[in-house]
Amino acid sequence: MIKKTSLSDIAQKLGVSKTLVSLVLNGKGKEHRISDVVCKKVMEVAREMNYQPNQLAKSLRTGKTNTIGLIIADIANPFFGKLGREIEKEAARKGYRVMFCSSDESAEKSKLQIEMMLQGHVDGFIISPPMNSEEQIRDLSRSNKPFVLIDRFFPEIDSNYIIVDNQEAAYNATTHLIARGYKKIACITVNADLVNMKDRLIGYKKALLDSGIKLDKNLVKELQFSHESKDVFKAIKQLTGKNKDCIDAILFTTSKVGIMGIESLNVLGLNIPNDIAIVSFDDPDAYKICYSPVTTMAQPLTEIGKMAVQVLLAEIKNPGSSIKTQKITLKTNFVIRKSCGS
Amino acid sequence: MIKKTSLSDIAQKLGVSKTLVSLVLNGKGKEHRISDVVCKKVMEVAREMNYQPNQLAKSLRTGKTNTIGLIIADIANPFFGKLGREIEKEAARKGYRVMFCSSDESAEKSKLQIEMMLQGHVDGFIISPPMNSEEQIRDLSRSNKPFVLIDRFFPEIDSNYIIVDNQEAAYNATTHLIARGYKKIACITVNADLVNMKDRLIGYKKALLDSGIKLDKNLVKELQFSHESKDVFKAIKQLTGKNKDCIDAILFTTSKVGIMGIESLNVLGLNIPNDIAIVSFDDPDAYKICYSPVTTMAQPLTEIGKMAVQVLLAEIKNPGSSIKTQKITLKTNFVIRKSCGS
DNA sequence: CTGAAAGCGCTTACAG
DNA sequence: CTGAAAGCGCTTACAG
Repeated sequence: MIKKTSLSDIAQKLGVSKTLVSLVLNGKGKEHRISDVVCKKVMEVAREMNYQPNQLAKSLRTGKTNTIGLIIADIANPFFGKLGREIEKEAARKGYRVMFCSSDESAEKSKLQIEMMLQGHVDGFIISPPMNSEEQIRDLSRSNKPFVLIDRFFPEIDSNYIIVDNQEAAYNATTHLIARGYKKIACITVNADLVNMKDRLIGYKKALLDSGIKLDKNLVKELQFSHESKDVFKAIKQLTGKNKDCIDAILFTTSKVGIMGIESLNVLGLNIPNDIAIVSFDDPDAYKICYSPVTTMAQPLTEIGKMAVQVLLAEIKNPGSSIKTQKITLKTNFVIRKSCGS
Repeated sequence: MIKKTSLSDIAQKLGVSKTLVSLVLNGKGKEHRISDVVCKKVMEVAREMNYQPNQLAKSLRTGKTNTIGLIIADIANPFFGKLGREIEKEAARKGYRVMFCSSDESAEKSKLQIEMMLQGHVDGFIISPPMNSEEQIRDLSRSNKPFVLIDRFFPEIDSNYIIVDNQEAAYNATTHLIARGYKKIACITVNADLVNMKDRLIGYKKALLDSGIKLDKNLVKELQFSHESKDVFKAIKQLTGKNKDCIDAILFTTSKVGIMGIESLNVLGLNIPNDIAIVSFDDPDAYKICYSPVTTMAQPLTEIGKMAVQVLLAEIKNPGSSIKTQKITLKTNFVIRKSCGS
């Protein structure tokens, strides 16, 4: 049981004040013209006694925690897992740690999580806000904690955000299908009230329109946010139910839905792309080793993570400055594989 | 810019002491026989002023942070992502938050991460220790912070741990292949010095032995811990290189290697299970939607996560008691799909 | 060049 | 039934 050593332990041992020790250990020795001899002694003893500053005390005093609060839907979802990892990496590079919370796309949970982290734990937030969380985000703007939204945002709220051009991505994905001769293209989506999903739907519809294909509303399936495998299965069954030629392609707007979709198609004995072509968003491992590797709109996770941290830290480090909020839209990366035929 | 209200703000407003307010807000009003009228008033004003206690100050004073430090290899790896999620869930249920760190299987990183979190941030640790981290784990035992190891442990260190019966699992997986007529069974593994991986290799060898199949050392490929796709590809190429009949099955000891392996087999044009049967550990989404869904030893992630948190909290809440360390070994769940033929 | 003191926001003996 | 005071471990004006 090692006894934690504190500043005063060192001060006492050397017969100097805590002030001096603190100054030296924080590299302010020179600045305060403390003699080199004393500095050396202090640092030596600190090492000997294995001194580790208590960050809690430090944070309480300085008001800085060097911690970023991250709220995402689910860290077990590879999309958020990878994104979280990129954020963790960039944060570590800048000397920050991150506290993860999974909201399960629940506004109640994210509200509690924000409130919890607001109790002194973090210097700022990176949030992927769930549906119906406008109010809490607005409340957050009124606190003094900076934040940046990722993956989605609220058009009516003036805040930092890093997103992807969802409309364009969905447009390109759909156009790709059309160019390959598919005409009866279904779309299975989820969380349809979130902007990012709205935009994906708009892109899909626009592509159909621009190609002179009439939108068939029956081909658009909006799942509840608490979607499960069986919901996706049901949707696909409905889409393909009547006869094999009902639809010839599907656009999945998330990889979670896409993976469930592929499982369902397997169960129904439908071959990709012979019976049904598919195109999706995100790029989980599963898409690479699928029997028909999936053509998809991969998001630039590294860049999103990096920029989110950078934008956040810029604001944390420069709190007074009323810099304009940063609204950043990145391009997706269209990865063409074999699920739309060749 | 909402000004944070503190205990003294409330005390001042009511003309009482901070002591009283603190007592009431912590539910100790009754206990200290504070009049109901006063209690009500305090709670009312606290709500009005939107009082949120500063956890940092609280932690500094009480020595409790209600935070668990979690160190895993990589939160972006679905295995750890799911495990992390289960830990987060169980912790939340018990009123604890978790601070994630990805060590990338690097002992230097995990050492820094432990030291960092030891600076007042956490009440205890859940750690998946990388190779060569015995020393830091030993150091940790000497601190007053409880911890539990997951996924791996060090036989020479007496500590809490939750693992899985790796030897048995690998034995069963290999035996399953043998029972289906496969004879030239390769094994591709990684981090071979970690106990869990050692055990998997032992199980593999034991199964061969028990079935009277002579171990061919050339069929065992041990990858470096910083394994990448190309290493797996190289290993498989070597294994299958000379002629098609070199090997007829592969045991992958992790899903990360397994997924890379399937990709490699795809590139090499080898069909699962016709050319080569495979069996693996863990159960990522990818295994379900592979053209030949993968037979695998799934780990009980929910249980591992739950028990890790429970064991840890038991020790956190009962620090004096020198309870015996908990060494828990769970069974894996053998999921039979189609990658070993039918 | 160095130290005494105040204070971050809490909790908790102790006293009455 | 309630309050003054000490203290958790730091940092930072202020004074000399």
